[in-house]
Amino acid sequence: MPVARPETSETRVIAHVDMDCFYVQVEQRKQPELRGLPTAVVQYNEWQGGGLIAVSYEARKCGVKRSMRGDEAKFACPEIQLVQVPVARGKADLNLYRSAGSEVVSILAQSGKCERASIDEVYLDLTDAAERMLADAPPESLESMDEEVLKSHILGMSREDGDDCKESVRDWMCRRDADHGDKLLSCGIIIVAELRKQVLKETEFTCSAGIAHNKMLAKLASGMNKPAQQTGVPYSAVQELLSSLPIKKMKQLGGKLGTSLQNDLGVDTVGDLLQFSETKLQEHYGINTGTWLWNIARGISGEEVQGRLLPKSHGSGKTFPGPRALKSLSTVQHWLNQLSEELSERLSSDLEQNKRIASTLTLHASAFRSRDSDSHKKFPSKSCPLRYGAIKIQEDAFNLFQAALREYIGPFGINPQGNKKETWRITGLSVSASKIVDIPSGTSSITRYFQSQSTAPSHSADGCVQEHVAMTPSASEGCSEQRSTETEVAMPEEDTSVTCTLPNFENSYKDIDLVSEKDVVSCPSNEATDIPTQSESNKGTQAKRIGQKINNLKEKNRGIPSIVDIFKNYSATASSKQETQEDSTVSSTSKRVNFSISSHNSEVNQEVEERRETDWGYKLDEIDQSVLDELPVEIQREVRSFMRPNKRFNVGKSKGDGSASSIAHYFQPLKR
DNA sequence: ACGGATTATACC
DNA sequence: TGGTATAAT
Repeated sequence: MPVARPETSETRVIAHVDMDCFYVQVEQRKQPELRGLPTAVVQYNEWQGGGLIAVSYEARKCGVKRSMRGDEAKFACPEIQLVQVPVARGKADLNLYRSAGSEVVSILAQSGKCERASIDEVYLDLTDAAERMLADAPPESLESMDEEVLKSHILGMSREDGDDCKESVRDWMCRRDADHGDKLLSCGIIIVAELRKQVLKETEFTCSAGIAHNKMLAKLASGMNKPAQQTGVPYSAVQELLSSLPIKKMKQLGGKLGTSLQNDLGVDTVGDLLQFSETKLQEHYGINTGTWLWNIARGISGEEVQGRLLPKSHGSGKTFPGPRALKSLSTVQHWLNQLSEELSERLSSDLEQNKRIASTLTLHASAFRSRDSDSHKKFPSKSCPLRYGAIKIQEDAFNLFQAALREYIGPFGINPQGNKKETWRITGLSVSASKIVDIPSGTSSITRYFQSQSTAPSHSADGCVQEHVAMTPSASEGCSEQRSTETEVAMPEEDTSVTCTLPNFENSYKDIDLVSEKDVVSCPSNEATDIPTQSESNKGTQAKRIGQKINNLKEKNRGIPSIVDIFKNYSATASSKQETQEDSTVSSTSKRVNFSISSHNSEVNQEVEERRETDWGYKLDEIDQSVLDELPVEIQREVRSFMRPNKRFNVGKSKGDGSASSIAHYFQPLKR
């Protein structure tokens, strides 16, 4: 799984910044009276007091652990404060933590290349900033050194304990005979201390950090002294550090691969890996993983910090464990509607805040079958082009689910006699949006277009009339066909149309019978958590509609792409990516840390831009005319205006292969 | 089939 | 490509 990356010749300074029990801190900022108290954040769950997803350090002292239940936590630490994760649409809502994470990123991103590694972690490439500091104001030239810097831990440094450790830190950092790597590292340590102070000041969050020469070591170090501390890793300390490090502690080795190393090769520490030749490791784990292992044993990892501040996908999911497993199509639909709504909302935010659009919708589910023999078959994932608008996402998600369900159940359908109960149970559902690309910021009409697609649900709920749009001809047909039945069922709220349409992706409508009538129309009463989504009258109508041949969703989903597809063909990168790096999610109100950091800001960003240009490789001239014709005229003109000159773009003197090189140029204002 | 919701990435 | 598997938090 891991892939080998040769270490770059140049010495880098990489930091990994990790927020301390992040969700707890977010809640404590909201309720300051919780500060200093043993606190944990629990996920909404009646069962056993909920599951802990974050635990404060005070609570950890009492022996409270993540992956305890709320009840256990109270037992271990009676005075613990349990805060519930917000709930929206019947599921955990993490938006509060997402935006808190963005606050942090926007501060950390100022110092150099920054990668959002998770909601509460970032990697920074501080090489340039450190290099600049070393040239302009090296540590030994500083008259005073910040307290936060002096509190740093530096691996391999004599005995850090007692009070003179601050002195030794200063000495180490200012020592004249240090090699270039150590000097750069010292600068990194100073920069990170400053950044962490700034994060604390502007967000009230503490974090821990590791500073090293690559991501792997930085990550390792950030976890070594928590909370609210930082750790530096000089080259000279690497061997000793790794020699005794349990193999499973290493990133990527916490799972099966690590287990295999232990069991099959008798490797217990990273140091143990050194005994094996590169070819030996390759024999066992393949060329890529083999070399990767050989490298990490030596502290070598050339993995670059991706200049990415925003997530590459959005997902919304929920599990339905044990007895809560969903057994009817209508409850599945209910939950898919909830999940789709949340996803749609987040896509809208992403569009307006970041000017990005997603182009693929994917449905994942997990299931089991009790009655049948092979009760453990994987429920397949399905995806289709993503159409903006909550209703559309709901429809598409449900259709994807049904397609997957048929596959899951098997080509033999189930119960030809219709006597057996359905055997499937859904234990998890999730919808996600991926292939997210930037749209040019100058084209406001496009933004407006998508916003109109995603808002005003009641307005667009009356199905077919929905705007001019990216609807394919075949889809429109299907729509009008539905229309007659649809209007009579029209319910005020959600779930009007899609409920019982069983689009047949395979064009064989025998498949429709796969699901018994009972399952479609009713919510069994023994399913406590099942929420009735339809009225009685609705159910009757549904039943009648079962077996009807309805629209052909296969065409709808697979046929001519929606407007989003236009953008998958354009190089996402260049100009708009640059923006992402700079103003991304949050207002960049924060000031720069110091001159040496900010002075290199633009250069760093430029690097990012150049590198990213090759990330995506879409070709603009592959857009089908028929796709354009589907669009509102306003948009057609706009899109064509920046397509036309592009027919011959591959002649510039830009570097690289130039295939997608300066497409950005064509996305400039171009007013007419 | 209880650690849940999310994200990323490599592989085929 | 889409779908699967693995891993991390």
